[in-house]
Amino acid sequence: MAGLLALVAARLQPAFDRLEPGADPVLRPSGQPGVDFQANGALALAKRVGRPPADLAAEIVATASLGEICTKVEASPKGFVNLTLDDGWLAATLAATAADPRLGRCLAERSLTVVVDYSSPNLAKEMHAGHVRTTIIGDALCRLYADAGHRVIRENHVGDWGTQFGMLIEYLLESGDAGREALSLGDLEGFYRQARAAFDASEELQDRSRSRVVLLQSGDPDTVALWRQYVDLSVAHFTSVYHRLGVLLQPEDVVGESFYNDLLPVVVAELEDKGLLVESEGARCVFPPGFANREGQPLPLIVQKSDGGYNYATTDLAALRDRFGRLGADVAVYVVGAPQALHFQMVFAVGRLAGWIPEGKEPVHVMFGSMLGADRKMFKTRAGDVVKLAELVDEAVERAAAAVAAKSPDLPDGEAQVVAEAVGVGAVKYADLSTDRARDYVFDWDRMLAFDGNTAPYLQYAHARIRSIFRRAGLDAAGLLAGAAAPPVLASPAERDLAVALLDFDTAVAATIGTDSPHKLCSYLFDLAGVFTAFYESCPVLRAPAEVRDGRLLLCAHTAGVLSAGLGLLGITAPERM
RNA sequence: GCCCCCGUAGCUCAGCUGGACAGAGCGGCCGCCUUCUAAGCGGCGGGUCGCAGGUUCGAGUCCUGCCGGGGGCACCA
Repeated sequence: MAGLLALVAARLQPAFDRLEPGADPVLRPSGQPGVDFQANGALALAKRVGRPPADLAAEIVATASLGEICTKVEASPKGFVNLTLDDGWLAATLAATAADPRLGRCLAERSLTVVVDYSSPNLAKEMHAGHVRTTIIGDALCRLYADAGHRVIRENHVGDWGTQFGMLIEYLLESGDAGREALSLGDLEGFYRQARAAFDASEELQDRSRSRVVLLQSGDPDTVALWRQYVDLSVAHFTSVYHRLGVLLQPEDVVGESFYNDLLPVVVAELEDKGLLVESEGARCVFPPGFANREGQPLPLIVQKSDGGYNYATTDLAALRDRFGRLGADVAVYVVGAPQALHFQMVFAVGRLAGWIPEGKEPVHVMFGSMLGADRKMFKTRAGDVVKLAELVDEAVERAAAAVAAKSPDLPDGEAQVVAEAVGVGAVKYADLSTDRARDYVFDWDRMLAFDGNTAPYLQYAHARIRSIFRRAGLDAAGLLAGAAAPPVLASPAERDLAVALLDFDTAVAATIGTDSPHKLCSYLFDLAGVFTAFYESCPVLRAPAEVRDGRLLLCAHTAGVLSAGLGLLGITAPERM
């Protein structure tokens, strides 16, 4: 069940093919009153075919077999083809879409293996505001890909290797159970700070830490066991934060830097075999063409430092090779901030030179802008500290709880808490997802938790209002949808507008996935909610006469379904009541 | 110096990959609860789409050059 746009475009295609095989109808929603879609293809075709646009448009009107789907097809003097959909066809299409468990969302024509690298915190420290965007955007993309029928492999490329782990292991030994307890409570930050303080204060600890790193790198079993202990406790903490946030990542999705450790020499050796390696200033580098530094000199991607150590470029190359090789990725997605654009361009370029990216496959850097405070500077606390993610979520839920308590004092305590979690977490996520990810985004509690405007609470409220209708009537919305109800009578403009909006779901989701831009789905859902409230204001449902009541109930059930499914694709839950 | 991202209403942002008069929310002003959740809805006012060229039947959208903001550019990730 395709979206409305695709359905109509397909029906229009033969008329365009007659003029020029494969010509694009350029079908768009129309702003003209009483017109649903406009096909602009005739204007584009005019020059190529050597005929006036109006002429072509007239011919399209004459030859298009839009039969039962359009009630009016007109060519404008300028060459636009204006289409007005038939109410009966619209209603029948809506009924069919309502009965579809996917509510019209098409599956991808080809199921791909998509590896998504996101979140990727450093296990030495606690997750902070800097991890919010990658975690939220990455998770939404995973849900969208999976829903479209792709095979999604989540990879949480955590920092679990490096010199700081020598220090942490030594401190874990030194602090014994106390340290383990701090870690199991999730106070990674406190543990790290204490370890750091002890490290700075004691040369002896510094020495032990250094030799511990050597032991770790060389695979000493006892050291590895201690490291594993630290990592497990840390991952458990991260997992609890993910759970709280409603993020899909699980411990088994962790593929940390340590995982690639053994592959790093292999990566360098292969680069050498392929003749790509150049030694420069003591470091072993690859110089991909097209990159220059400040002085205009070729810019290297350093894969082995002059001290013999490897760096993040080496690890990223190993990961790239692993994803397209072992995992058989068709697409490797990196949900990483925009500042790393150059780094990934170079890694991808070297990956291609090395032949690790098969023909037709592609790595994609899904970049995003910085999260800024109200002062338009990097998001920090008043004291200038980074904001812990767990505390951010706490505050969101507290604020939401206060709002819920004020607006809906009758909700039972238990339910109020569940609603507050959904609203608070939803607000944070939606605020992040609802603007073009490439832009920097301004974090603002009041705006994201507002019940007006393009926010999660507004959409959740629209959804809850609909559920309330069914509760009141003692009806089951899901059953209504599945029950292949009779097509609604689209008696009023508000009903008709709602029907059209509902049938745009597939188009919106496809555009969202096609550009890795969750904000497009947000915009659609916001628009749908607006169209619904207009309907809700002007069309009584339960008190409506029998001949329109069932149709309106179906519209309601369908809308609730799209809102909750749409929010679900973004990783946001829609409570039954609020 | 080079490269990347951004520049649309007072503020925060959309603008569906070039289409017919540029939209929303907030803020301001006015109106709407004996009626399915007013956490809502309607109306009014508000824009040289950073600037200048260019391509095109048509440009907020594509190209070039400037201006402004942010970021990146050899051994931290």
